[in-house]
Amino acid sequence: MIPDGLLLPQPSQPSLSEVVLKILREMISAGQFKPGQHLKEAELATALKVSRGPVREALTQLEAEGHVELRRHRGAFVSTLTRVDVEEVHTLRTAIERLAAERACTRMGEPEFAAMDAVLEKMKAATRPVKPEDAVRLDLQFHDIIYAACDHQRVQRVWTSIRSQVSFFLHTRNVNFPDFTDVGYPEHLELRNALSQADPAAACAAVEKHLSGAYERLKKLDLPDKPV
Amino acid sequence: MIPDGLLLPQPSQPSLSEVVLKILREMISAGQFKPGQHLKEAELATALKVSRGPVREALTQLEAEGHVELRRHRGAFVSTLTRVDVEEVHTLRTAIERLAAERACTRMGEPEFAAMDAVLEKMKAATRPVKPEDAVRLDLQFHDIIYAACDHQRVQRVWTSIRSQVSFFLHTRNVNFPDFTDVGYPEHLELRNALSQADPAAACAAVEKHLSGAYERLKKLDLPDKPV
DNA sequence: CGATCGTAAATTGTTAGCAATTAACGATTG
DNA sequence: CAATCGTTAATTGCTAACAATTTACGATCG
Repeated sequence: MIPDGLLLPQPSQPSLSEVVLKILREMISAGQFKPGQHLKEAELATALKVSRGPVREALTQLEAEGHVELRRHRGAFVSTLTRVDVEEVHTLRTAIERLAAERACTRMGEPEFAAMDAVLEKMKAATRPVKPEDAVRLDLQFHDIIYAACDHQRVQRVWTSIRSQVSFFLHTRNVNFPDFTDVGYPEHLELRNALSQADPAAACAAVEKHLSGAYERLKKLDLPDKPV
Repeated sequence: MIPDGLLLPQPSQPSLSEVVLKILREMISAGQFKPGQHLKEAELATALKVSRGPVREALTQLEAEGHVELRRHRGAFVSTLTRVDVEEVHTLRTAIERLAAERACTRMGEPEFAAMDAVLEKMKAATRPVKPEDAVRLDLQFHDIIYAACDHQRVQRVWTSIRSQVSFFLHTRNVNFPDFTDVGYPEHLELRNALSQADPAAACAAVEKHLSGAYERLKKLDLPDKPV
């Protein structure tokens, strides 16, 4: 018998598709490609030293995540995120995060709250001014815990599909208005406290309040009105 | 100048991946494959007279739709839908359909209501006993109108990703308890009337009531408890 | 006789090359 | 000179062959 979990946490070497996906996702989120830019399979393939197959698979996944638009026989074009997209992501996120919180609040135990508190501690302790990427990372880490705790594969999947867009928006905002310092910690703490009541209705309300606050700040960004 | 819409409705010949996807999706929904069955790329490819590429793409899409499970270096296995899956699909669907209805009720115009009424008319007029596949088709057609009217690409996409699972559950239910005849028409009519009030809160409540009713009936099915 | 290790078969992951489609350019015509 | 039609270049869609990985079987050893 093998000691439990000795060689197991070896997530079976990621496939090339996954590697390529991660790289491209990161590059797009970081704004390395211009919106509207044509991503050519062959170009990316040679640049990444792989063949077109894995690149192709990564691109279809990126389409599902809303980062690129796939046009038949034309290829992949980086999406230009408009204020309509901000609204869509916000409303969809609210819908699923309400559900996630409802379920999570009665399922979270000691370890989950400990993980949350660790993140909260980092938010409080972060040296001002907080770097945008750190702020975004902590913010998402906090919400990831809720989604993980809600124990709902399909909700988890939807969250994954909008997560990097949320990341993009948060990043843009934090670059333009670096006030995460002030609102980040208290607002998340409030949400944590609501969750610890283990009352679905309360958790739901807290999520709505939290997200609508974030959305209000997000709307201050000036984004393109229409895709060119 | 070309007369508006003469050659346009030519949706640019579907790709092989799409054809394969449609076929496999249909076969799985209709129960042509046993749950847990191993779908081998090469087998499907030769059977469908295409190469493994398109089959592969179709399988990854089917995974996103929850019809198969993809295991690294093992391949695609037909999902066995458990009562946990029924619950997940139901709760996720409720979350997004609330949102869809909220938006749809203030966006629906004459044509949308006309389309709904046409479906309702067919529900009422259907000769008893209604064939399960007809009942499912009409049911989904009705809800498709809501999703289309809500004007929300991302919600639409999530709906697409669970739609055929909903279809599967509805089908199974209608086969076992053919009472769509009695509840189908009045319940959908009630929802339609709520939507026509153009009041988001009312629409939301109506959706919740409608779906929870459907879920209660769905729970009567005895489904496997655990994936084998 | 049971357990373990090595080997082989089957299947997926990846690559490279060919075919089909699109879009852009330039010649041609009214 | 503007508009249209053929031609060509570029890019994706698809195919077929190769490499890597996993599982299953059987020989070997205790």
